[in-house]
Amino acid sequence: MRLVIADCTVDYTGRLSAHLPRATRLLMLKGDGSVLVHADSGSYKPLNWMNPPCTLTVEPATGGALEAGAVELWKVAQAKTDDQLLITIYSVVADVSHDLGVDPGLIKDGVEAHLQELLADQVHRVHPAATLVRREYFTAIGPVDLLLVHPDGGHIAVELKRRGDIDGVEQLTRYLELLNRDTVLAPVRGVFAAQEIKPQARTLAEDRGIECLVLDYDDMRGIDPINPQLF
Amino acid sequence: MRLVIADCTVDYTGRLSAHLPRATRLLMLKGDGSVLVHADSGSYKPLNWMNPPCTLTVEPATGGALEAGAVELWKVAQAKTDDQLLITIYSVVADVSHDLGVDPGLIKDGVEAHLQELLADQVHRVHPAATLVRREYFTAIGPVDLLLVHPDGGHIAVELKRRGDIDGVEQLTRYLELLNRDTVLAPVRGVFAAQEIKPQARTLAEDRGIECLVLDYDDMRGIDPINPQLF
DNA sequence: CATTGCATGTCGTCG
DNA sequence: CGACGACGTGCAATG
Repeated sequence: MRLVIADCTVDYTGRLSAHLPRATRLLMLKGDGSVLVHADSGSYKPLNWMNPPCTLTVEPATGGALEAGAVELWKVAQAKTDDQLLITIYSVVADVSHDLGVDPGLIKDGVEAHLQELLADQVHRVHPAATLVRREYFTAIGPVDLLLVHPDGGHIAVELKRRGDIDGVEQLTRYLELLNRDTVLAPVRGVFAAQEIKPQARTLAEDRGIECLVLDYDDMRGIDPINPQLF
Repeated sequence: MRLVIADCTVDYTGRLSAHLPRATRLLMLKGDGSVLVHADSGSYKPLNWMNPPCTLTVEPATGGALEAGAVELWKVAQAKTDDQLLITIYSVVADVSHDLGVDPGLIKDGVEAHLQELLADQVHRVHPAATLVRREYFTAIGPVDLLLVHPDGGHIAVELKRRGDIDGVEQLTRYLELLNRDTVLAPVRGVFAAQEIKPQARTLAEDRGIECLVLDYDDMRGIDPINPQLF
């Protein structure tokens, strides 16, 4: 990895056009060819960047840039698209390289998958007498998070979100439309379950006869998933 | 901005739990307190990070980490939430600081806003004899990108996207449902316009009687928006 | 301050 | 390789 602190301007052309006026910034050049332009504030997204695969070529400054005091022009070109990043270097404050080796990678734990796992073990939260058919019940238009048998006949399709937004309701609606054409499964009721359900999403869901279920993550973790009947 | 290259492990707890095994990485500490952990590959997203506002406290290593050779423990805590980033430092390869000053900021050009502007000047692409009512026509559930008068009576609602996805069709469908309840506007036809329309989105749109319109950005820029009739 | 919709979204997964 | 859904989504505009 090469880290360059330089006084520069940056121009991106590709899916949009963007320009960065002259200022001192960090240019991060990764081993896979990608380039990141970072300022001293803002969150993890760089001001400008180029994703791999891409190639960097360095040329001496010419024309107006040269007259304005530029020394080099860095061209970063995307290998697949015609996206381009042009970095005009006026002065280099620092330029260091380090060999970092290959990163062993990130280990993640406990997102929607965990919530789904918990709810699959606690389907009584959806309906006291419901039973699980399976998680990730696959349909032609995507997997339904949970499919349950309704004690009164038919089934229940559960769409699970961390944040219950309007998009999730649309998604569940499409699933229900499809599932209800299946005479073996029909009638299929919908349950929209999330840690938090936005008012607009709730309104839309209830308007379509979809039940909303707010889940308390801490509460769900607290209950013994092996012996829920003890509580 | 402070740049540290260090042999370290990283643990994040917050909306999820994540762990990075021991390896050499770049730790970027920005002036606003945010911290980014980067490897030598992957795109602009760091392996781990903490958004501002947050605070960094440094402690000497203790316990098992100390026995394993660690020297310092960096605690990065979010000011608002209880998200936390723990960085265990085993050895520091490099540690440099630079004053970058405040960045003048990014100038963007040519996103959906520009496309909307162009199409507003070239409504004949939607229908040869349509006329513009207004851009960003506001409704109770959000703004319609373009509202046009249809020469045969009624109106046309245009939903504009760079990439035409299924979500955009759902959005337009909701608008149409609402607009068609307005007797002054009805009947309101829908046009789904994008630089690229995904097959599934096209199928769904046409199934609902919504016309699809693929836009050529270069072509639209090429036409003189003041005198379109000359071409 | 909450909500909404865009993003050069990025990233995984599965067909 | 394309399509689709999740993301510690982030982020700005807006009521």
